[in-house]
Amino acid sequence: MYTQSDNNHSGSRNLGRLIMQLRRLERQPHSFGTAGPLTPSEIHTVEAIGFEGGVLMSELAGRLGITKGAVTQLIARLEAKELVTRSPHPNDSRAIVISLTETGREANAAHEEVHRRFYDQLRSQLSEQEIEIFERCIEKLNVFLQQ
Amino acid sequence: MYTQSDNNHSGSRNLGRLIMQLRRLERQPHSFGTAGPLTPSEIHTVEAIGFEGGVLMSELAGRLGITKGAVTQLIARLEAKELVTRSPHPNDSRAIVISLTETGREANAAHEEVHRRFYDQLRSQLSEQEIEIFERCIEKLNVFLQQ
DNA sequence: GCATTTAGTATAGTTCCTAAACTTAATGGT
DNA sequence: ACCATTAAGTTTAGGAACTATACTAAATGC
Repeated sequence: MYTQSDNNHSGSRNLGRLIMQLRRLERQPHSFGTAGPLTPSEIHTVEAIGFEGGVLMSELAGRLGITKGAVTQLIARLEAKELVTRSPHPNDSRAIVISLTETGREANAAHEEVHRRFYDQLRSQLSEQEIEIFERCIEKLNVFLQQ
Repeated sequence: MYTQSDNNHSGSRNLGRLIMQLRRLERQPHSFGTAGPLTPSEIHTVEAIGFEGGVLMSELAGRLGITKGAVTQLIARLEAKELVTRSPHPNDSRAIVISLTETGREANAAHEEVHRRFYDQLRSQLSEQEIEIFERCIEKLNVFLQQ
């Protein structure tokens, strides 16, 4: 028999352990598609650009929650690895439009596939109702963390 | 009406967004207790040492999932900030026993309190059953990420 | 037209980590 | 008792991933 407080602590501890595991994962580079090994920041940037592409540098900074300067550095690395292309904006000559190359789109697809498989694996062990509740909890967490 | 595949994608996207938010959080220093601002790595190290203390450097490396060299550097910073103390091991003169100082224990308590409050806030918006399911999901995620 | 805002870059510095080469101490045969 | 091996911790060089600050150049708004 658990008390309210026991539950509380073990739940909080598990969440802490999850964060520790994510910190560990978010340090190791991985290969996606035909591109070489990509650091977590690099693949997240590719993810934030997306298949459609046509993203501005400052928009990317907003999506990733980092400064414009950091984006400049990341895009420079990704351009050197030939995963993204810079092109001038048609109306605003200050702006730069970022898009994925074919290799970049491959990497993005491979990364999405990893996520999808991971999520499927989780879903396979849960009932419809449990999945629904879990996703609602994740949404609530997102709202809490937004501020 | 959702299809299975729609659900899947939105769930996976929400999880991705959560990770993005955690990445952002895990960059900003915060103050805990009477200690000055602590970086995420520093407070996680304090957390890993714990109230009881008496942890070896290599044990700490294992708990945090980082190398011994990284721990040496972290502990040096925390010692300078007077949050931890090094003391010789009674039986093994190679080993060093790490413990929290009073300030370190205060910081740890304040950090735990933040976690507890955050978790309470989440719990207040969920039913008993939802909490139970959510915690089970977190545990499953931990198992998946373990490998 | 001129001040202000906005897009992006450059650069220096910090944090946080790894890898590799070390020192020193313990341990396990032989 | 001796020596190889293992284990605990440190050191150093370097890379990744940021921030902050100061900048250039183009757009916008009175």
